[in-house]
Amino acid sequence: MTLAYAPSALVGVTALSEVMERLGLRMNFAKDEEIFCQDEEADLTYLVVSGAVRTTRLLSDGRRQVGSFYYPGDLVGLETGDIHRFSAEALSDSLLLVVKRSALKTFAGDEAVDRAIWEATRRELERAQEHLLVLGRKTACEKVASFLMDLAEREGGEPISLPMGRQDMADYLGLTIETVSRMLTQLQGASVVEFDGCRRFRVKRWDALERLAE
Amino acid sequence: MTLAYAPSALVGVTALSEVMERLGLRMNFAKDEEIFCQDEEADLTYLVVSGAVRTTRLLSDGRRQVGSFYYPGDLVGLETGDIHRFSAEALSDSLLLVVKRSALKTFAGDEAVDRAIWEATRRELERAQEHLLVLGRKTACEKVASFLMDLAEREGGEPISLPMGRQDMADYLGLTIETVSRMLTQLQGASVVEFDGCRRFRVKRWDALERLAE
DNA sequence: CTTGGGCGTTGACCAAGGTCAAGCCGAGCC
DNA sequence: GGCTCGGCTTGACCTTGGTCAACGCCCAAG
Repeated sequence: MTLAYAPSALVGVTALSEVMERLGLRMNFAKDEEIFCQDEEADLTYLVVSGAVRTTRLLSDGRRQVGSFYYPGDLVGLETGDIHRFSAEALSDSLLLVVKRSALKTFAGDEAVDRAIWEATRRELERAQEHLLVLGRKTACEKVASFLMDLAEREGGEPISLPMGRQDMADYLGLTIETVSRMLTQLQGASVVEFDGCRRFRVKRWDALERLAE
Repeated sequence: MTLAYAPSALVGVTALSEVMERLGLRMNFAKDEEIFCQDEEADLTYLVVSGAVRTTRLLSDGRRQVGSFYYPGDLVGLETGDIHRFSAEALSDSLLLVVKRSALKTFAGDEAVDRAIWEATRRELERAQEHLLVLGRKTACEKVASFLMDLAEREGGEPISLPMGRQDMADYLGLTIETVSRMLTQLQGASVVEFDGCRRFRVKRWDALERLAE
């Protein structure tokens, strides 16, 4: 699967990407393979080259929250201090560039690298805060609609592909798969969106989708 | 009202606090007074000296999400790029140190200031991510219990005071005031916690509270 | 002391979304 | 083609938390 690079991500990341290309290791991960683990020490940083990644957090009884999804050009594993608060897994077979934080730190004088990391962290925070509003105050339908909007905005053109399954969407939105499925059916029934298989869709009525997403 | 300084916040902030003392303006805000506004340009940074602050985000129909609460020693207004994604208001009469970002930037060479801002942003991100799990996957009772735990951990000693009202708690936890109230009554009924008025409590059974918070 | 208003609590009822169970559909495999 | 398996959808029913309304409590103003 080839995903469009998110332009906003690339601007800040170019310098870092060069450094990582030089210092970093290319690593392949299979679908659902763990990239790093919740509560494990965090001394690596990852740049998604191809494929996609999700970060997840588990409650002791197995309930799961997906923190975020990462596409090519995105940095994963910044979101932490010394210990990862989330696990990360590949959504599909993925290629990542991996570099030790300590190696990056020797470039700390390099302002471009600093700024790139800073920018990536700031973006991460913004996305988390947007996500708070969705989880705290939106209805199931609004959650699903704003999720589809997000995806559509990230990818340039249609059709838009879903690199994640229903369970991942549900755990991202704080819902169950059944509810996600029902809302998708409902959005299709209202001709807001049209699915071609369950991993690919196009937006039929942008205004309606926008309004439903609140 | 006097709140305990959060030690972890002060460590990173001391250097910044000195700089802000020198460059910054002392400003008083009355209870519920707006400090900055959602969608307004962000060129100031704020350090809470006394009192407390909440950040909020509004949906067009008036639904509200509280992003976070800030106590003395905490930095407010970092959470953004150029535009504030949240508004901030004083929970009670508060004193803040205010400094222009541009003024701070002239200190960018000063590593201690840089690090302090970086640390504060990282902490902000961690709290947001913790909050995601609470909003997405916890029950009403667990939400309230973990909120009380958080407060108890932030303040050193008992009794613990709630600088915010029920509506603020509800909007922070993605609940209604009625549900918050019911859960508090329930926690008291189970002798997990004991209220003295509605703005002050002590924990009677830490183990139970911890278990309920998941 | 009395009054009134704001905030918090409680109760009865309701609905959004969760649970459980069955069925469907497409992809890989014989 | 026919089978099987896993992921998705659908339906019936139930639970959690929301809604609406009444009431209580505390404090400030008169």
